[in-house]
Amino acid sequence: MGRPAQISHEDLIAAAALVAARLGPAKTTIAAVSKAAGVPTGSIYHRLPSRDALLAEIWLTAAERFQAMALAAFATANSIEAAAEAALVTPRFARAHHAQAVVLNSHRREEFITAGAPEEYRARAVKLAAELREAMANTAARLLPGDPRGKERTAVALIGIPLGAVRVFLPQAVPPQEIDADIAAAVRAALRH
Amino acid sequence: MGRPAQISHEDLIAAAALVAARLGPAKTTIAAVSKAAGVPTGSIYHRLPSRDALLAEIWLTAAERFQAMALAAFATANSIEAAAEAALVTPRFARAHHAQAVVLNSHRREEFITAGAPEEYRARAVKLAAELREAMANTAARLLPGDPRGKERTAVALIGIPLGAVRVFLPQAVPPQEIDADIAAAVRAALRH
DNA sequence: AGTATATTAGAGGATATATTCTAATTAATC
DNA sequence: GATTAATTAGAATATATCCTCTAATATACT
Repeated sequence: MGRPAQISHEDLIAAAALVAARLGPAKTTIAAVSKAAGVPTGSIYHRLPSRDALLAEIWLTAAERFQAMALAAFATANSIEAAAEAALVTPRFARAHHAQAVVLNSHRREEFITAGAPEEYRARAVKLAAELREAMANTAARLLPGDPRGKERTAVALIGIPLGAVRVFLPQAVPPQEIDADIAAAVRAALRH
Repeated sequence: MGRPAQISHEDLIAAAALVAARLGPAKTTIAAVSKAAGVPTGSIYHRLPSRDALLAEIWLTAAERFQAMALAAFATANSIEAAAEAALVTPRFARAHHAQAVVLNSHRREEFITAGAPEEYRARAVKLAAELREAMANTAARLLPGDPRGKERTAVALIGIPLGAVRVFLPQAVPPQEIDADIAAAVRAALRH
């Protein structure tokens, strides 16, 4: 019933993510997104209440996708060797979802989840952060039991190191396959030394 | 001669960097900087031609400072062990110059060096990039001679890994001393494995 | 003291962009 | 085929903020 939309919600957000990856959140204007997606500005407001909501949706869509992969990988990290393998979700995600990786990696969360974003969106961001914190605590307890710096070291190893490694290549290029071995070696060393 | 300025150029840029670190480049408005620095908007335009120039100056001041430290450190990296020590400039800079580290670490260069920035500023950015590229090539030739992936691995080890490690703590906190050992171990492994 | 000059001071115009609003379109349902 | 509902379509308005402009002010030099 009713006229069919000429673009799906997912495709609209994907187009917006591409704009955000290319131009950054500041230049991700309604006009720019509407042009990139090939829909009039009014159609965007038909689906989303505001620009702040659009920016939040871009970031949350990317973050939820990445976090689903990351938490699944971390759950399997029962040894330092397995953790080194799990850390490779980050370069793999960057290769599979370049624009979303740039959104997550090259900008601060606060530039997408702004003070003006509707509460619903802010709540999703809070939930994501809490889930990640919990997963990191569990992983740290398994990998480095008894180490008072366990959480900190696990975060540096499983998140910081792979993030920094892919950032050398983003946003212009895609991280080459070969760095995976470098990342794995670095993660092992950071957890084991 | 003439009325004395109530804030130096350096202090103005430092105040602006603090705003940028806190709110991001998009919300680093002339009004916000003028309020933070305690000077009227007209005074800012008396010194800088435009907002684009101000944003560029914020980034360039931070980048030039960091790069001076980094290139000096990399020049001493004649062994993998020395390189692991050199990589610690990144956490040290983050501790000594928190706001500038956040500017460099948590945002893309393009959000500060915009298309509208005066040519003079763009030229400084180009020069910085060229100097860094050259220093990395030299360092790679010393550390990993004959390795076809030498430049890539050196960049990941000396830039990517420490950058990612400090990013776990920025912008809210300062990276703790203790992660230096984790970074050094990771850098050694990335270069040596 | 008087003059020249650099800077402060902040109100006002110009511009960019978010948002709203009315009408036109298109498909499913009766 | 008429009706209804969802969406397109884009012009018009509101708002934010950059930048300009005129006047006032404070120091150094003569």
